[in-house]
Amino acid sequence: MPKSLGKDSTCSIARSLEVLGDRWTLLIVREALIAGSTRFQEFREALGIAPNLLTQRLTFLIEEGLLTRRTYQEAGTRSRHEYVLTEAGRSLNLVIAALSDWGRTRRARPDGTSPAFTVEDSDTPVRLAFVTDDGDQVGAGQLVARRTPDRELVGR
Amino acid sequence: MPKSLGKDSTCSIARSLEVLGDRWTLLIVREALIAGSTRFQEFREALGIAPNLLTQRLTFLIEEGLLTRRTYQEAGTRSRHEYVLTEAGRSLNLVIAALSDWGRTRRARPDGTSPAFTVEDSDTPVRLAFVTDDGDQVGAGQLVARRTPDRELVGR
DNA sequence: CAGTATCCCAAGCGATACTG
DNA sequence: CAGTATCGCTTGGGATACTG
Repeated sequence: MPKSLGKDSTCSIARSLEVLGDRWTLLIVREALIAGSTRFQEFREALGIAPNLLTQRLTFLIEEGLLTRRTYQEAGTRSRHEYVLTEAGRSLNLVIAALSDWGRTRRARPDGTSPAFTVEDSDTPVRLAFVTDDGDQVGAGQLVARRTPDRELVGR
Repeated sequence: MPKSLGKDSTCSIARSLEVLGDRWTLLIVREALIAGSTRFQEFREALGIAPNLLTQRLTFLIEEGLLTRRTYQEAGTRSRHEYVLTEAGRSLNLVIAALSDWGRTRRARPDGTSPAFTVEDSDTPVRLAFVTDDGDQVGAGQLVARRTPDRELVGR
């Protein structure tokens, strides 16, 4: 593991990458978030991931609090597990949206697919943007970023 | 490499991860975007990355069109390289912002630091949000995502 | 300073066989 | 179906020595 990574990093991006920065995790989250998959086999077939790796990644995601495992029982069958995103897991929709936007525009493919986010019940399309507190959108060209202690970012 | 990954994936998220989904790339982009680093040594010291890896990653990022290498010459010194983000590289600020928001809120640390985005020249704070075309912000709770062919997402 | 070249190691992945 | 267990291998990463 890189030295600048690790859970102890003072950088919030590095800490995120510590959890999300391997080749399967975000794809599993994507599958749960966009396709609504909850079952082992659904993940397996959608991703083409080896079963041992899937077990390992699901366990990791549960440990990290992004997924919960629920046991449920359908009448007449034996009990099964389902894997459901927690609030922390669902809140990755910003990351998922950002990644898919980038891939769609910067690595476009004629036959590509991406998640389309809409408002529940109304189908109003929604997209990701930088906004001020007044609700004004800000173009990428006029943005500046500076590293700032998190305690100065309270409530944002 | 996972089978569902690769440049040929029809999933825009998977294609993004193909470029960004290793342990160093996004940290290098972060360093360029937030700290404004451009020199080999700056990246090296800020990240603690081994020089061979840095060379390898920089070369990769140039190949992928996220960075350009410029040669410049200061009076009296020999020529040097600087590594500057392209438009495609800068457009990762959405991804960077999303990752840092997640890490800051879901993996909080008392001594953490994150990029604070502001509007150029005005210092107005800016944050990431889902918005409708009317500019209304949409809370995470009322979002729905569905996988959609990219050609239906033209202009968004 | 700005890299390149080597060497070694460990983690991560893929395939596959197996179990309740 | 829903996993667990094993094995071999490849790749990515760390350390370090070296060069213009």
